[in-house]
Amino acid sequence: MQEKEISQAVIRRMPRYYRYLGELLEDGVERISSNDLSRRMNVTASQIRQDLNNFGGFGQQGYGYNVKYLYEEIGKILGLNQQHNIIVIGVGNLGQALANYVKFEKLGFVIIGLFDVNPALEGMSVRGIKVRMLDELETFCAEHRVDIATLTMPKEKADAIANQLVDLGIHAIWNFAHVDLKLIDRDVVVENVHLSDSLMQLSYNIVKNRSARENDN
Amino acid sequence: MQEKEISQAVIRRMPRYYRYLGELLEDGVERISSNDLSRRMNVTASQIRQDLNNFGGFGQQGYGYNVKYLYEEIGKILGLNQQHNIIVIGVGNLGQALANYVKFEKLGFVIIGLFDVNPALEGMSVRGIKVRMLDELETFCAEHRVDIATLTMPKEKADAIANQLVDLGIHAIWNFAHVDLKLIDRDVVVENVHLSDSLMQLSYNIVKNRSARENDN
DNA sequence: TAGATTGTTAATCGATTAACAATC
DNA sequence: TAGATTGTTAATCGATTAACAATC
Repeated sequence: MQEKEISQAVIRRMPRYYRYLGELLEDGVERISSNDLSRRMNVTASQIRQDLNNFGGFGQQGYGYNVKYLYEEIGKILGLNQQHNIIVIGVGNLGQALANYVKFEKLGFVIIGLFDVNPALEGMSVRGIKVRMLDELETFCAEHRVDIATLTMPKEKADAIANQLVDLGIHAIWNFAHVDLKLIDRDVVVENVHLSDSLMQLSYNIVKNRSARENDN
Repeated sequence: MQEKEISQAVIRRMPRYYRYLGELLEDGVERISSNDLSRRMNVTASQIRQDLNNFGGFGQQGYGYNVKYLYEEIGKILGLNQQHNIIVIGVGNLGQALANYVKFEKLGFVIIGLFDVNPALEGMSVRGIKVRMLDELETFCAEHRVDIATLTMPKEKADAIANQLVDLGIHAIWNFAHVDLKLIDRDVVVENVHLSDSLMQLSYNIVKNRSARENDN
């Protein structure tokens, strides 16, 4: 039974709802209407109701949404009710930064392994997580459930390792390498974080904003 | 004279074109048709031509696009023909990782200052860039042109510092703090990198993919 | 019950794709 | 010239917004 596909545009907005609801929850707010939330989040109330109704009716007419309930439901939708074991391939600065980022654990994302090819890193630990050499990857994957592999190594090696990871049974890649992974006909979901792309988009907007400012004078 | 607004959807795709053209250039490819490029990039040729024609006609009928020329033109569109001076506020793991990331410099993004509130970091340097205490920010901004401020500090402090930065004349923020900055009526462009949002989107797709796989059996 | 607010259908808007005349 | 491929207009598709009946 094929459920209707929900667009990634909607999915991209869900973590933001989750964040705002989490804040409301912390502030002790019990209920919220789509209208109230829309004002806080700077989106239309209509969009909020449409988005949520992709997943079912979480609200109640005349009342609005129960903050705690909605927060938990969105958490479930996003898969935050289960633990995701993560390994990081490439223990450079970024890899270490991610390994040190404890906030992820609260969301259920737990880093269980760090891998690199650099022998100088062997024996080192980051936040209690041992750095292993890449040739131990196969054994490690056999012995542990790995849900997500994070790629923070140079882009030249990314394709080969990504394919190896899929061979080892990993179905999700969080890719920080600055390439589009070539994973042809492979059963894997990929989420890209391209920091320089983000910087370039910012740069475009800087130039545009700057010339708008100059035209104002 | 108001030029027609180009949608952020288009802008988001430009860095990717830039990347592919850079690769073609490295491979010594001289010309490319929208059709060839579309096959490589997995987008429609129509979209490529539409996107590019937002900025002008870079191609030639019967020939296609000159790779080098188009690469450079997109670079200009993205503002990569000028230097962007960056400061980083928050020299934790992520801040240090960004400071160490030399690739940005090739694109014209140069980190010129690092700031933190932690006295333990005072006197430290990352890749030759001195870590300064946050109270030196005002003097620093008076003495240097700062184009972009990167926020890699805890989210609690982000709003206050962001507003201070705008007061000091900064018009662009690259925000890694996990909040939507409250910058009401301020002349500033913001680019958010919300790593946990990205992870949650991945997580959603993992769960979806997993259940699709199970249904196949 | 009256007022509030959802869930959902319909209308609008914008983005993507298709088609083709222009032209190299 | 004939073939190729752009630039651009028109058609389609999808996403967002508006409207309102259902209902708490």
